[in-house]
Amino acid sequence: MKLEQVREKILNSLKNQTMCLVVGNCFVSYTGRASSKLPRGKRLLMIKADSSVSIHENRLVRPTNYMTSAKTSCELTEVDLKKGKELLIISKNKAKEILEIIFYSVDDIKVYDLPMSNDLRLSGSEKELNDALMDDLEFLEPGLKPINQQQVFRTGVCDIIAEDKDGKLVVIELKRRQADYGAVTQLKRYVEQVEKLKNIKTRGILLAPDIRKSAMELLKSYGLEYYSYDFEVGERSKIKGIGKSQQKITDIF
Amino acid sequence: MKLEQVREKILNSLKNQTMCLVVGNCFVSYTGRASSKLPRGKRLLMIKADSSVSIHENRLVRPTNYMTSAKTSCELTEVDLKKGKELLIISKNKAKEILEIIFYSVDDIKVYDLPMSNDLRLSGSEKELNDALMDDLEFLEPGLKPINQQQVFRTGVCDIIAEDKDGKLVVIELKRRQADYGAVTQLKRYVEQVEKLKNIKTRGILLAPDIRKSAMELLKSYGLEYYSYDFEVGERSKIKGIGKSQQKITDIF
DNA sequence: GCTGGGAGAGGCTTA
DNA sequence: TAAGCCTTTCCCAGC
Repeated sequence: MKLEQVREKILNSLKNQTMCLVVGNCFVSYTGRASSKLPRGKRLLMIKADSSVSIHENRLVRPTNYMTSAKTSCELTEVDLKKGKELLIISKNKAKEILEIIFYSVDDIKVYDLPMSNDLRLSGSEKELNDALMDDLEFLEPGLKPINQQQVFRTGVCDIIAEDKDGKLVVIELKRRQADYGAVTQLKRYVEQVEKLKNIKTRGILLAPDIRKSAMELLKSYGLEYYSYDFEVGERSKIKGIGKSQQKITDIF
Repeated sequence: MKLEQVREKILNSLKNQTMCLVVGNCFVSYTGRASSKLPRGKRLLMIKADSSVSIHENRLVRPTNYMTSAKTSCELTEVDLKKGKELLIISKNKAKEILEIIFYSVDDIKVYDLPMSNDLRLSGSEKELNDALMDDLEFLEPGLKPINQQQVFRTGVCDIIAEDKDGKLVVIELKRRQADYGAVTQLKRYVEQVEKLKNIKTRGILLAPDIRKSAMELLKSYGLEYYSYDFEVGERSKIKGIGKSQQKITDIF
């Protein structure tokens, strides 16, 4: 396939905001946060309507090379024939990252008119579980009353602040998957933040489906608490059961 | 395009380990770690030789839906015509995640014979910088002698352990980008690990191009140290300059 | 623009 | 298999 033709099609695709797929023998070079070279080989280039670029090999979900558009909007600054027999494509972004693709030959180029939609409806996110929990904190521990959700601290956003039956403040950090060191230290930070702010001893509860063993040890050493819980994914996610510490109680209801 | 034809091509592509691209009107449903629905719409389906699956909309580098093959190898368990006018594709993996794709119509299907290669050569990774630093620790601080690299602890892998001019143990954690809370708590863990093991007071140095302000405060509160450094990405990444604390010294050489 | 943090994180390495 | 962690993480929300 003629590279000049390919060039025209890419430029047109950019103008029309269609998705453009190019398969061919290429070399890719990236410089930015790191630098990389992808030696000559047959790959798939994908250019989307937002000018994001991906180069895919025939394995793994993630592209080997790419230029994202979300944070530092990127732009194709060059689509040009060099020496009459190389198609040079350059993408740059505001962070001064540069992606260079050289096509030596192109097997196929396809342009598809796909909408720039963004219509995935996901459920089972942490926010959703958070809301479900907020609706019924008693479920977690009798006498627990919600005070605040998504309280913004200087050091992050605290999931839930509550008050227990003895009037003690309780900071709750919810995780939708196995809790790791990060979850524990995060909770620790928030508890300290609250204690400093209110100048009063505060409890910290980590709520997660599971916790890594060493994270559990760290948590204990910090004097924090852990509850496990089960949840069901579906239209609206539901918290099913809560168990103290390592004991997991399923289907309390 | 006839769905029966599409079905045949997909099955053939799977057998031949070629990359298969399908563009058409589809509905996608996912259940696993979370659950999601992607309403009817025109999208690109990509099936790779390792059976990984991605559904791409016309924006962003990341696919809206996918099934990864790396950790929990996935498999296309079904590619079938339903009611004669729907093409149902189901992918499952060992983690019991399920991705269902229903095509109502297909605009185009393409099969490309790409190698399953994995030949990206990346430089500027943390490991590389680590090696560069290990080669000349004096660079960081006069009298600093390397003892161990990638020392494995129960709680993680410590980048570098060294001994300073006073014979004191020094744990070094290197980051290739702005250090955050995680970096600080990580270093803290390793220092504590060493102190416990050797029963001797140990220094901890965080080395990063930059550090977030609150991470810096946390670091100080832990009595740890921070050095900034610059590096150059290229064929072989090079550490260019080191500055104590917030002061950044560039191009010492 | 910076910061913090979630994500169906992905994917790799070592125990 | 599980844990730990690096990633050009990507991407978004809040300030």
